[in-house]
Amino acid sequence: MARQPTSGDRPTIKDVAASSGVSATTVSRVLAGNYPVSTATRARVMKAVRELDYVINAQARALVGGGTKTVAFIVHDLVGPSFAYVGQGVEQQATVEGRLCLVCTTHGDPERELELIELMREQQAEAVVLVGGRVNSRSYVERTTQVARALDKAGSRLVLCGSPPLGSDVPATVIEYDNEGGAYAVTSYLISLGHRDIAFLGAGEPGHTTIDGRLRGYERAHEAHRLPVTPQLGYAITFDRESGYEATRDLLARGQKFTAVFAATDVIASGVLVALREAGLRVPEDISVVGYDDIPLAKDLTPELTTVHVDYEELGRTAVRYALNRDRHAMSQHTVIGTHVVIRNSTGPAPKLGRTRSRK
Amino acid sequence: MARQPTSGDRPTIKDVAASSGVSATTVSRVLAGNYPVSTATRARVMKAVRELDYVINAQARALVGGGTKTVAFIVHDLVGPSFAYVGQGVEQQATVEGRLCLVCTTHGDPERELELIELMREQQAEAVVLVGGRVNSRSYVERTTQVARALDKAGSRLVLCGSPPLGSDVPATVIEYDNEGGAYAVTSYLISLGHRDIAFLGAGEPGHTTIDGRLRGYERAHEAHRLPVTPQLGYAITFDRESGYEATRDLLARGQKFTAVFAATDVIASGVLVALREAGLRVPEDISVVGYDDIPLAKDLTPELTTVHVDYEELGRTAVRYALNRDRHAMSQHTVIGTHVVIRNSTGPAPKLGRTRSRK
DNA sequence: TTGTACGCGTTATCAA
DNA sequence: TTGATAACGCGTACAA
Repeated sequence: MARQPTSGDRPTIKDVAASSGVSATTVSRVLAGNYPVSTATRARVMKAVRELDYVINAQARALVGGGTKTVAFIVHDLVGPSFAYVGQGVEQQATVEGRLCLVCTTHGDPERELELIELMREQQAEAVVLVGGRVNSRSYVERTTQVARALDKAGSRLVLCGSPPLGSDVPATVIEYDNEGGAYAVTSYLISLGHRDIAFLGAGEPGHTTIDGRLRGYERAHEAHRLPVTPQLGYAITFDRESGYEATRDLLARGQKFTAVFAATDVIASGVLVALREAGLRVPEDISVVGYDDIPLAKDLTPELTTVHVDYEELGRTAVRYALNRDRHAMSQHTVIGTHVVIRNSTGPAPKLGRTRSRK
Repeated sequence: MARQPTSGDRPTIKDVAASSGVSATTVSRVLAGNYPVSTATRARVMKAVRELDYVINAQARALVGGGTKTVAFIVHDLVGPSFAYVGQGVEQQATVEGRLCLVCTTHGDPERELELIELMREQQAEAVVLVGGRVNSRSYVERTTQVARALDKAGSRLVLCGSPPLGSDVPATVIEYDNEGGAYAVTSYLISLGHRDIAFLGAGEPGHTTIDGRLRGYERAHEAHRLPVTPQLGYAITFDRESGYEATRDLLARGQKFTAVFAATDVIASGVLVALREAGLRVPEDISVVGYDDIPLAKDLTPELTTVHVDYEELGRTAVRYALNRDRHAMSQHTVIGTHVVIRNSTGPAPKLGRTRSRK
């Protein structure tokens, strides 16, 4: 008779075998459905499975089958709206491809990131997706290159999602979106509206690939239109709403002349709008404001925000798709996803005359 | 001499053992640090580990050690702001407790949810966290009770995070927040401002535990103040911004009299504000609006939204903490996290006189 | 169609 | 302080 498994430890394939009077091998075959099994035994086995409430042990299967089917998702944090969308895309595609999705957060700590990648190598994750821009220090690039090689040797794949390649000889899959192109387009749009003094809020964290790209687009648009970039209008801030607010107040307090603000993210733009409103300035009549990312917030702001759309969910999906279905011989892959300007109500023609701005 | 592992398959503990001239057991002890090992051998082993770039095989360890340390996080989707915060909390606490975090999305499909729970049982997840309210159908409760029992037998734990218990005899950990209390408080606040006709937007999906709780609080506040609830002011809608917009337009078109709107979520409130603005109504002078959740969006709206604060991140953290550190003999656990009203600028005294509202 | 024997990579037990 | 051996739960040759 079947041994009744004691509470707390799960029934194994042997319990099922004993309970149904066949060998463990047969049970395995019934469950996998790979081999021919007589209808009668199949029924008996399935009955035992149900009675014992048996489920397979994923660890054991992974051990013999060579690795769990897992995709790891390593990100700053989950609550940044764009990160959440990338995560959504990663999880979605992982599910489509029959993989599970592990998620880890670094809170911006590079050490932690390396630890996590190591952990994922232990876990045999098929792909390790690193999300977000990075600060491009030499040591970071070197160390990440190292782990990329280690992962590669173990049959796993490092994926850079939203940051540029580490080098052409580094085994990694890179899915970027066009930071520079989007920034160029939206800046050009402002210039076409007659704006000449455009503040750029987000020059902080020098070497940060995302901000650098956007700044480059901003500068390139100026060059293309033979306009000078006013250094005083570049503002080093962090990624949050408050710093957008503070930076704008500061800009106004310094009496800096500008008719438009390019906020490096929509979240920053949110703070900018508040500061402008408090100063009694109308958007877009007095000042135009643009953001970047086109997260849902952009539509909820007053006025609705002109911004650069990035399909973050697609970014995540593509990252996983490419990483799992790549040509095994290709050392590195590199894909850039397009961006486009979404015009809403926070932008308008530059005011004709300079006016002295008054604080509230 | 050590065998050089061929590219593609990782070195095992045996490779390290061979390379350093000791037994696999010794290597294991060096790595675990549990047993005394001579300094000399330890050094040799570590050298081999570095040279071979060896990392342990998590699957194999799990097989012998009895399960991987994993927490599963099952949620509607990752991009809902409140869900993302819960996820953040879950991941955070899982990390603190030395567990990895698996994440899966159901997109609202109960079948998928059951599949995923089953999958997590295979994975030996220590805790399976179900996030969000549920539609309380009989069959759903029955089936979920079943899987809770199955998980329990396997030494795992089902956690309901943000929905009420399934029953006192169901082995599960429940962490709720006080939907009803928050709704009661914010409705009372509106009543105290003189509002008598308060629309409730979000009565949709009958049986949805979250909405039901909030509706109950809304009704109880009316009862407590001996005010009638006007059925025409209850509106069945979905959770998104658009339905808040449509419902408000509809309410206005029907000429329904109301001086305040209780939107069941902040996102719905966002749509409400747009509709009111388009109709030429001022907030809060003509109409007061409150939301629920206090997601970051609430501060970004114009005017800033009065709403009910829920600490979603803490909710996620608590869920994991309780599930992992519970009394092994306690069948069910139940905790309710408090909520509180955050007063911002979308609420004010009820207008003295009824006025005919004009569409734009 | 079914069963036996072995191995996956690791740790625990026992012996030396 | 170290090593040989068994065991974890499953899949797969190979044999029957």
